[in-house]
Amino acid sequence: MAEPLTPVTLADVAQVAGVSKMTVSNVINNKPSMSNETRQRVQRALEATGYVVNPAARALAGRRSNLIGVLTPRVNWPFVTEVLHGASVAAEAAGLNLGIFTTANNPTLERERATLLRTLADGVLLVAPSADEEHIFGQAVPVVTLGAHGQRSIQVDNHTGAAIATRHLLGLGHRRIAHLRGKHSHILDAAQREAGFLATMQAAGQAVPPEYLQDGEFSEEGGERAARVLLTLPEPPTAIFAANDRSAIGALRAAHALGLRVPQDLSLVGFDDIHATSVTDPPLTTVRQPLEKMGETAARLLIDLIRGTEPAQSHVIFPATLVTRASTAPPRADRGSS
Amino acid sequence: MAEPLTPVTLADVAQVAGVSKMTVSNVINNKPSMSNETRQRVQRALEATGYVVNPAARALAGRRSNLIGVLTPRVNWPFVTEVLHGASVAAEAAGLNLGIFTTANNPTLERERATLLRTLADGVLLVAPSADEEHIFGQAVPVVTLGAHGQRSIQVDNHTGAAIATRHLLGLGHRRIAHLRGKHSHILDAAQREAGFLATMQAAGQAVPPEYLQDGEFSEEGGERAARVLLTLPEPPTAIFAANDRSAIGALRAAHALGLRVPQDLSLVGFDDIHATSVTDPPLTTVRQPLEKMGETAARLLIDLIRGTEPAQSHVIFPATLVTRASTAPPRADRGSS
DNA sequence: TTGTAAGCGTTATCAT
DNA sequence: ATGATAACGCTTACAA
Repeated sequence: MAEPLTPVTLADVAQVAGVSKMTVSNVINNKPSMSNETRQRVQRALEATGYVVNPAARALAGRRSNLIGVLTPRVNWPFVTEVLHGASVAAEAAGLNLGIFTTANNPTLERERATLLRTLADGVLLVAPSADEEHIFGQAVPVVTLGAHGQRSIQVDNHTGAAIATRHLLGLGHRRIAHLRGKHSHILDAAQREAGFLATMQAAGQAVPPEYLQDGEFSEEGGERAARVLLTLPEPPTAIFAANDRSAIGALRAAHALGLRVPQDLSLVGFDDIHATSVTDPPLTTVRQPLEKMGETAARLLIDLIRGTEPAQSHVIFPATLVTRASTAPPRADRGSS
Repeated sequence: MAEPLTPVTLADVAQVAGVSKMTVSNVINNKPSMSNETRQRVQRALEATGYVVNPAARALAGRRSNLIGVLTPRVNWPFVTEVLHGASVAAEAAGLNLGIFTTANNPTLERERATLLRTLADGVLLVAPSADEEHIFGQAVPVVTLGAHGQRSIQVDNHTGAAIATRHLLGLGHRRIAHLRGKHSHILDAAQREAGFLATMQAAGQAVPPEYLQDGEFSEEGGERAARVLLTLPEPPTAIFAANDRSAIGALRAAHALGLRVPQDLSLVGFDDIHATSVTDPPLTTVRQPLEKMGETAARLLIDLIRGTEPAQSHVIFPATLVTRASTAPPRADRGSS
C-alpha cells in the first residue's frame, strides 16, 4: 500500500487482476452476477494497488455525484449545527457526502449557490431557508426543506409548541404575557409560533396589547433590544415567550441589565432547546424541537428521493415538548394581574 | 432563462454563439487573449442559454475540484462550528466550496474519509484531528491543521494561555489549584495547556499534588465527573483551571450539584471562549482563542497552497487572552491557603 | 459471466 | 485570437 505517484485507475487494477475494467467496476459496485473466483481475484488486486475511485469521473459518467448539498444561512447557529449533525449521521450511513454552502440570507448568494447545487448535488437540503428559496431549484433536483414550508419538509409543530408554552405561563398565573417574534418575512415557523401564542391567549380570554408583540429577530441582539422595550413599558409584562432560544437569551441579558430577577420578577420561555439553555442563569424553560432527529429524518427523506423510492410522507411534523427549567415561576403578587 | 430539460453544455453555447467550445471555455475562465467582440457574443449566448458548468466534468478534465475538504470529529461542537464559520467565509471569498466530513474520532472512518478526500478535494483542512491523522494524506494533497501539530498549522498559544489563566488564579490568592486535562493521546493542545499550567505553578513555588490533575476529556460529562472527584477530595482545590470550556461547564454543574457556590467556594477558569461561556451561571472566566479568525486564516493558508503560492508562514500561532467574567474570585479565608 | 465500445462535459495541448 | 483533438476515469448499453 505504498503511495502511488500517479493515481491508480480502474485500468491499472484490471491489468493486475487480468480482467477488464468493467469487471472491476462491477466488483466495486457490488453487481450480483459474477463468479466468486473472479470477485476475489479483483478484490486482491484492489488491495494490492490501493485503488480509490475518482469521484469526479464517477459523477460525470454516472450522472450523479453522491453529494447532498446543504444550503443554510450560517453554520454556527446552534439550531443549524444540531440539524447538520443529524444530517451528517444519515448521510454517512448511506455512503453520501455532505457539502455545506452558506447564503448569509443574501438573495444573490442564494441564487448563485442554488444554481451551483443544481448540477453539483444529487439532492438539496434547505435549512431554515428564506421563504421561496425552494423555487430556485425547480424540478432539477430533489429538495427537502427543514422548516415550515416547501414541497417536502420537516418541521416541528410550531403552533402547538407555542400553545404549550403560553398555557404553561397562563397556568402559573401570568396574564401580562408578551411575545418576542421571529422574522416573519423570512421564516414561516415564526408566524406559526406567533399564531399559536395569540390563539392561546385569545382562547383564555386574554387581550394582547399591540406593544406586547416585539421583534426579537431570532437573534440575541434582537431579543435584548426588544425585551428592553417591553420591560420599560409603563405596564411591563410579567412573562415573555420568545420565538427562539437565542432571542430568549437576549431577553435574559436585558432583564439582568435592568436589575430584574428571573424568574421572580420576570418569567421567560424560549423555543428550540439549544444546548445553551441548560447552562444559562437561570436555565431556561423552553419548547424542545428534536433538532438532531429532524436533521437525520430530513436527510433520509432526501436520500429516498434521490434513490427514487417515493417516500411514505412528504411532510413530517415532529411534536414539540415543554422542557421546564428555572426561568418560569408564578408572577409576584403585586404585579401579577392586570 | 426557462429551465432547460437537459442541461446546457459548452457545445450548446458554442453553437448559439457561432464559435468553438474552447472559445466559450476561455471566456468562462477569463482567459486574456480574445477579441472583445467575441467575448461579448459568447457572453450573450451564455445568458441566453442559462449555461452552468458541470463541476464533475471540470474536475475530471482540469484535475481539480474547487473543493476544500474539512475533516473534523463532529460538526456540533462549539469550537468546531466557530472555526467552520471562519473557514466558510474565506472559502466563499475565493470561490471554493467547503465539503464537510466527520470522523467521530473513529480511526477507521478517519482513514476512509482521508482516502476519499485525497482524490475528491484540492486541499484538506484538519480540525482538531487525532495526533497523526495528517500522515494519512501523504503528499497527495495540501493539508492545513487547526491545532497544535502538523506540517502546516494554525493554533493558539496554548502554553501562554494556560499560564495567564494560572497566574490569574494565583494572583487572586489561590494556592490549591487543580487542572482538568484534555485528552493527551489525541490532542497536543491539551498537553501544551497542561504544561503551561504546571510550569506556572512551579515557577510560583506551588506543588501540584498528582490527584489535582484529573481527566476532563474536553467534554461536559468528563468535566463533571472529574470535578466531582476533585471536590470530594479530603483537601479539595479552591480553584480549577479546565483545559476547555466544555469541561469547565461540566465542572460548574458538579459544583452546583455539590452545593458549592461559584466563585465564592470555587473559582473556575475555562479555555476557548465559546459562546456559551457568556451565558452560564455565573458567566465563565476563560482564555479566549479567536476561533473564527483562526478558521479563516487556516482556509486562506490552504487556498494559497492550492493555488501554488507558497505562503509566508506555515505555522501561525494566535495569542491567547484572558476574558475575566464572574467565575473567579479570591478564595475564602478559611479555605484559602494550604 | 465477462468484455467491447461509446460516451459523460470539460480542459490541456498544440495547430492554425 | 480561435479551433481541432485528445485526454480525464468512469459507467451505461449492449454484445459475446
